[in-house]
Amino acid sequence: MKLYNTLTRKKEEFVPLNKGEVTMYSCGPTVYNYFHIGNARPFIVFDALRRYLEYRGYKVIFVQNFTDIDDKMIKRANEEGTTVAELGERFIAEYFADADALGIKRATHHPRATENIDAIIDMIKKLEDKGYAYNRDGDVYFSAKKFAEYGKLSHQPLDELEAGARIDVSEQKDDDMDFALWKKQKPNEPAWESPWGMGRPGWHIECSAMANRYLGKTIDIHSGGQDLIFPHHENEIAQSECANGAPFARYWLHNGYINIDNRKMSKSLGNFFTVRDILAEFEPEAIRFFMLSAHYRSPINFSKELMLQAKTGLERLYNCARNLEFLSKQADAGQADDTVLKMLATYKNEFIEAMEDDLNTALAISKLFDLAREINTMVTESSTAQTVTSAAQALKELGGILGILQKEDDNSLENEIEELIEKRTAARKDKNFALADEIRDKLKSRGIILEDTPSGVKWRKE
RNA sequence: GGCGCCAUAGCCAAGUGGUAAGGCAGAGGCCUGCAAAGCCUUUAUCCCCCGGUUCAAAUCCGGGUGGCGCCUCCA
Repeated sequence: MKLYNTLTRKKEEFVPLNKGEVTMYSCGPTVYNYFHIGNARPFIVFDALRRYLEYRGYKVIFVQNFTDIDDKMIKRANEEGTTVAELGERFIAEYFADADALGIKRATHHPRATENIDAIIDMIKKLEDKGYAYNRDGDVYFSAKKFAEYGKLSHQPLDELEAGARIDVSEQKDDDMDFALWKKQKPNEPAWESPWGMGRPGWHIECSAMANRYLGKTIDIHSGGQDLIFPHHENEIAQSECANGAPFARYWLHNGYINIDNRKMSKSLGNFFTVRDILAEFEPEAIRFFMLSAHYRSPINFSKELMLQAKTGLERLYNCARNLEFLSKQADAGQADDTVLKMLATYKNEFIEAMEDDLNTALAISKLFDLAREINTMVTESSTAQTVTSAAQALKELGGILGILQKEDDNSLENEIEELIEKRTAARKDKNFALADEIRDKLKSRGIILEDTPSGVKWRKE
């Protein structure tokens, strides 16, 4: 598989360090609020990558952290009159509620910063011992310039970075480029004991420490949003490589931004959407489908209208799947049709080919549409059960890589609906179309769509 | 100032040297008692503009125009 590596600015053939196994680290949320649609993109996109790698037979060890101690956490906890610990606990639970709903597979490990303070302190100590860090009265900083390769991910020359650096409130740093590894405790802030006194970790160090603890010195894939390239990921590289003396991540993947109605999402513009909000209006799979219908590195725009388009497109795929489900109930046993099997294999290969090319999910989805069209044409009432099942299986298998087409039909009202359908069928036989239409309209108003087919009546929920 | 990204039909979106995938919306047809779903046909003489390279460019190069991102804690 080819992946675009931010580090080299090239698409590269992906070869994991250890055969058959992939180690992946993705920067997770700061748990001070529900996550928003912009956060959801990397979660969904890299979940698809993980699923695909697993589909190809790799054992994927995937780590996604929770940042549960930082300035935003402290600020929010104070605003709400609660503790940072309680706040974190609450929004970690809310993260899982939304992420599970979106079909985002849980990571192998979900470490929290506050539960890895020891690893963080160890790493800072190591950096201090090696002369990369210095202590200023309980605040510990990393000397960016001591790391000769600083800037290699963002491809920024050091002096340019410096020229652009904002004026920092902290005057105790030796250099503008330096960043905090450990922050001295301020009044009423949570703090842990350390060799430098009571304090808490800086933001960047937690990812370095947790990646190291759970995945080792060198990991295969590190991913996150484009805005994390600098300084967060740049700093992670500096910390990890200086502490460990080994390359940190071999492939750096970054997803593009989401705009809302063509503008950057921000609270002040009032165009801020949490996933919780959107889930109230749209199916989780429609959100996935929307996210994956463009390439992960392209910027995308989010709007209700585009969600509606995504929803309708996904519906087309579901209609195909439902039709197969319907056919399978009445199909006769018999050998699977070779022509159909061949067709299925063709599109499966094309789908995989698309995914192999830097996770081109947009192309892959188009292959799903091609596949659905062929199935709709080739698989009919006269197909054997084996043919129908093979087709259904293909759709579900490929959809599963993207995390779509996994929904089972809800048949809870089945008996009542079937009864009405029988009544209507009888009415149609008597050419009493008025009654037949009345029943159909009645069901429609309850969200049940009827479809008359040559081999019986099919129904589905809207 | 530095480093980048993007510009393809009404909308979304692949394609990055060989003559424009796919979806949504629209139009026509087939099927249907009528629908729904599905299928077929149709919708960009052309890929922001101007030059250049080439037998050949949406795709490469140069120059514009327009939009956007990062440059210390925002996915």
